[in-house]
Amino acid sequence: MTRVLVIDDEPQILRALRINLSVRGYEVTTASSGGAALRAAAERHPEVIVLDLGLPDMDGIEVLAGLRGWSSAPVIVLSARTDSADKVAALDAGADDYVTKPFGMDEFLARLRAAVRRGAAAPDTADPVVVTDSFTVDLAAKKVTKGDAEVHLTPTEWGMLEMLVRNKGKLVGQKELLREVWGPAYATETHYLRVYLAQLRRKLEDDPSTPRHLITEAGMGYRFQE
Amino acid sequence: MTRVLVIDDEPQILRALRINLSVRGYEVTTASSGGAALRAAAERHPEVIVLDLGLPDMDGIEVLAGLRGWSSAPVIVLSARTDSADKVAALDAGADDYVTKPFGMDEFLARLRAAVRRGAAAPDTADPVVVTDSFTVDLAAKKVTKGDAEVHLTPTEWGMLEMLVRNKGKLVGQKELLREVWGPAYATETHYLRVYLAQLRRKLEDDPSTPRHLITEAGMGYRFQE
DNA sequence: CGGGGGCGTCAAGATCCCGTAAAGCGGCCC
DNA sequence: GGGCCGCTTTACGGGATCTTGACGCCCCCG
Repeated sequence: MTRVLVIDDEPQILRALRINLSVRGYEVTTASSGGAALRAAAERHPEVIVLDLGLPDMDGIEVLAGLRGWSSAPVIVLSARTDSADKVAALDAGADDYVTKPFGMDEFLARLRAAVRRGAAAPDTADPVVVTDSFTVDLAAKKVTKGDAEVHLTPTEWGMLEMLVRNKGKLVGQKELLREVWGPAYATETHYLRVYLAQLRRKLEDDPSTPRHLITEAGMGYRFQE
Repeated sequence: MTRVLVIDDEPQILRALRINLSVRGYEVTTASSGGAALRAAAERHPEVIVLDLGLPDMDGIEVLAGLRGWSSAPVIVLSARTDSADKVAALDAGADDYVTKPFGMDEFLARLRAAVRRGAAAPDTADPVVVTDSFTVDLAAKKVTKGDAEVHLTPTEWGMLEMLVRNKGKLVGQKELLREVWGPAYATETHYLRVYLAQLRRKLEDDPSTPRHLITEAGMGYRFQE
């Protein structure tokens, strides 16, 4: 669910955008003044921002500058002004796109999608890798390394490890694990857990008999610790 | 010095852009056909691409798709068409901006700066040519070489190889592969994978029976390793 | 002190998955 | 119309993986 922050002071535009975006599965927050916009952006961390330049309390360019101080979320500027000077000013102040009113909803939505797509690609450079002192888990590549050798895991082993690592630090109940990895029908086959946990420890822990990262909490479940 | 690739078939526009961009310190490469454009993009690694949709040899959208296969450089589309449908199509095909002709040079340059700025945040690490010790894959030219001889691949073989190489190092699930290459309806025909993987290995691996680059992870999927 | 529940370990059989070869089939080009 | 090419389908041996049962340990509790 993509979070969008819409900043505009005209109620009818706000309403039209809110409806159109909500229908398409966006999570919409709105603000009708510059100050409220900056507060909302700080609170909600929207993935994309739609900014109307004609605000009552402050210049749109100032809002943009305020956002760019700490956020790199893509900003699409809306404006009634078609002056090329205005466009240049907004784009150079950090806007990612500039749409003049009145605008077609189809085109606007396409530009929004483009902005979101690009925004999503940017901070993606770092793989979600989890490191411990005895092994490394790459959740995106589904790869596990110990020392510098790659460790081969079976689908079930990986399923358990993934579930535990995604909830690192937290306790994962036995039933949740079984439901996630084997399916709802196996919620009582706690024996499987013991077999596969042992297997994972043998493959990953330095000393499998005294596990330091794949911890069992007797009677409750298991926990992954970095 | 920012590298820009300008793709257009109208000499006067090409000339105008070349002059304007050069004066402002950009390093300009030009191409006047889709094929030349893809080659130039693969060679020069431009940081931003300006693409006119009206090309003589292929549809602009196809050029865009060809670029997006391996490059994440921002693309600004130029077009004489103002139809919202055209804009939507281009933006959804991976364009970052859409400027209709005739356009103001100031605005265009501002949009270019915005695109470059954003592109700089997401460094383009993707190399269209992937090399292993037994074969070479050129994602831009859709060509595979082994030793110094070109290897002929069927469309299906190429589809699989491309998908795997694009996700190099990562594990690609069987369903994802089938969906991408054969379509959503074939998500369970896992047998195809075995047949075609064997074929690819026979054509590419030095010792097809002990593959070193096209690895299978039993029960999960396949992985390409350099 | 004895019993029981929960846990870890091991190993063997059943099951599923993979690699390989080869044949059938349809489309395309000459 | 014939031949070639690529896609689909079948069959089967071998290997990887999952399941299952047996056993011993530890800790808590009666």
